[in-house]
Amino acid sequence: MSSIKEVARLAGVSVGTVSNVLNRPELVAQETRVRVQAAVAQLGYVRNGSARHLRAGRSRTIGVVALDLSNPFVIDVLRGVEAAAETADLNVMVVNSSKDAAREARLLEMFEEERPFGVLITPVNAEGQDRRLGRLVARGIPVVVFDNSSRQGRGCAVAADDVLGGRLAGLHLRERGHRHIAFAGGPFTVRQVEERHQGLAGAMAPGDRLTVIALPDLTVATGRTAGEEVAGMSRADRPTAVFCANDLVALGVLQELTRHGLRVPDDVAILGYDDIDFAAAAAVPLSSIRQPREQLGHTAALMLLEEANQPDFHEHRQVIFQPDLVERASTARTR
Amino acid sequence: MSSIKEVARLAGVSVGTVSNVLNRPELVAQETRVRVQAAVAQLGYVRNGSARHLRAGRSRTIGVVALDLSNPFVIDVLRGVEAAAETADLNVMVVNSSKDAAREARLLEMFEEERPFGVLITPVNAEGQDRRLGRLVARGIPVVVFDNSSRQGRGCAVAADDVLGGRLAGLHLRERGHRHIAFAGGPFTVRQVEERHQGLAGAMAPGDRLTVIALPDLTVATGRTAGEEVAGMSRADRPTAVFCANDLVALGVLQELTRHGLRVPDDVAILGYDDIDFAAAAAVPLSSIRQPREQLGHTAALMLLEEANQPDFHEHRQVIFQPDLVERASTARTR
DNA sequence: CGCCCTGATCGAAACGATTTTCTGCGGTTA
DNA sequence: TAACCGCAGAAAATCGTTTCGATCAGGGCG
Repeated sequence: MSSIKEVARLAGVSVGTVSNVLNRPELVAQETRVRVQAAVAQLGYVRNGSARHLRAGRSRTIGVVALDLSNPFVIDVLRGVEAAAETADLNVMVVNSSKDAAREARLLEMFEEERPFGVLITPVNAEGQDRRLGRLVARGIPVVVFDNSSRQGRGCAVAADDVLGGRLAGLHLRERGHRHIAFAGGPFTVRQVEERHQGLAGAMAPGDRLTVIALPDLTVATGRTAGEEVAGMSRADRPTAVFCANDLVALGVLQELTRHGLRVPDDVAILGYDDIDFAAAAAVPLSSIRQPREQLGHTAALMLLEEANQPDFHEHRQVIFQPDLVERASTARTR
Repeated sequence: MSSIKEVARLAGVSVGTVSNVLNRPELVAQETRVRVQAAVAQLGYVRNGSARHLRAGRSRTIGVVALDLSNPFVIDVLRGVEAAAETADLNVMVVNSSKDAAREARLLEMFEEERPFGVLITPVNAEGQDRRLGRLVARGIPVVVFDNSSRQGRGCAVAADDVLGGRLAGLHLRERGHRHIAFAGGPFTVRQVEERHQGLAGAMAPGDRLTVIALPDLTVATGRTAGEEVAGMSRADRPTAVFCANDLVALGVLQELTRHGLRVPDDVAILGYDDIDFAAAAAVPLSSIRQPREQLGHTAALMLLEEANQPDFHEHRQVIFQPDLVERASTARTR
């Protein structure tokens, strides 16, 4: 209701002085300062963000375009972002593209208008980056791509090494004695899926058998179809282990195998990816490849800060994290 | 980079005219309009949101303070909010209080500065509402409380009938023959927990037995402790069904019972609350009390719009949705 | 006693849009 | 021919801050 002008009037000073009390109190004489602070308290004055941002040229909000909020993985990444933002006194505005390119475009347009402090994004498709994101960058808004770096990207990016993750999966399952392994995931145009698959393939030995169960999407529902497919196979054709492109798929597979009376891990072992909390909470706790989720978000935010604070000095870089394996019951040694 | 002034100069008109082209094109002569639009395109001009909002007195963003983003339930509610916002051409800014009152206070202060179009919130504690939220309301910012109405609240609120939900649970379990039922949840200071418990108690008959397993929190982890407690009971003392205050708890219970070799639902039935997607995806698909999640968010957003657009005409009201039961394997008729 | 310096405060000019008021002009109508 | 109307657009006021140069009082110094 009340603006800085009324505070100034009540305290008997100029608006400039009030502003100084708020932003650089050390410049103001003690006596004046307390008088202004009293006026602020009395009027219940609160700064107008829009006016600040207008003057400053950008807001103090980091915009985050998440690919799919219903994947708990993303929530944990956000936690890391929020932590970093908080220490820098920035706000975080989360929006959800829901894997919808048109929606993503609209959201980026919105961010173009809002002039945020910076933008974190997992783009729907790696190519889409260029046009819209390029416009943000041209406006001087720092952009960091997370969890989806096309390796040759020219901007800042944070991701995990998915080939390594796939290899860890393969090595672990082989070590457990599995020689016929299925990979359940898709679409293969998504970098992560392709690379996890590659990693797995690379870890297998001559004579091993690799079955690919291609899925249109990485959800519990498609995971169920994969599980059904496995359950329907003859004993001879059935893989003894299924490596799933993420935990949602793995949960679907687990459910369907259980429903068909197959025991996990005795009949079929299951290995997931992302290590979301629900993986540990499954009836048969899922082994999974863990990515440093919070750290991923935290690092992305820090890189954004760095770029925002030293626009000239800054050099773009790509940070790649190492995943590791979390062993649980779903790939336990049988017998 | 370029402002409305430069567009005006390039098009050879005044800034007011450019603004009219952008906001009320019907006021501008065709010829002028296309000339201005060409200038906009040529310069790649994008409106400055801060300036707009400053003039307008409020932004076009709805602020949402979620209680716990890691509960998938909330994500679905958000989907409903986003849908409503989108049709009204509003943005949604999601922030997460993580059940932390101090954090919530900071976020509300932030919103006080940003002058959002309105605020949707699930408060950490029902009393906390008054102070901070009151200040927002005093500033003319509409506030709708969702999923946590203290019934006697004076503002707008959207919630589901938790007593009814509890009763549905009780009736269903009795109908399945259960005469000794446990309620797992807490803390009982949370309205939802208390009312679900009440509803259950009210549905039971004389001679029935109700065991309360009090939990400090509604998470998978505390659910596991509840499951352990049940598994450790003697056959005679053990309830034949557990009604959990939400699905996260139910998943924890399911996991622990399974681990101890108890069969669900044959030895112990489990009934959850919220019907999150992971409930259906559990190895033993969970029966659950379903709330209309998206609709809940959608309605809350619509009420916000109504209040924002007709501040004088508006009358606060509380909308209560009816939950229903979703039957799955975890409470299936045994034998 | 005049001068300069310093610290505290003021006043005004941005920031970029929207909105309201005003102007000029061509065409109608009496 | 005079009075009037309506339209397109210009010009100016406004939103609430921040910031920067100007001002001013008082103190130390030569």
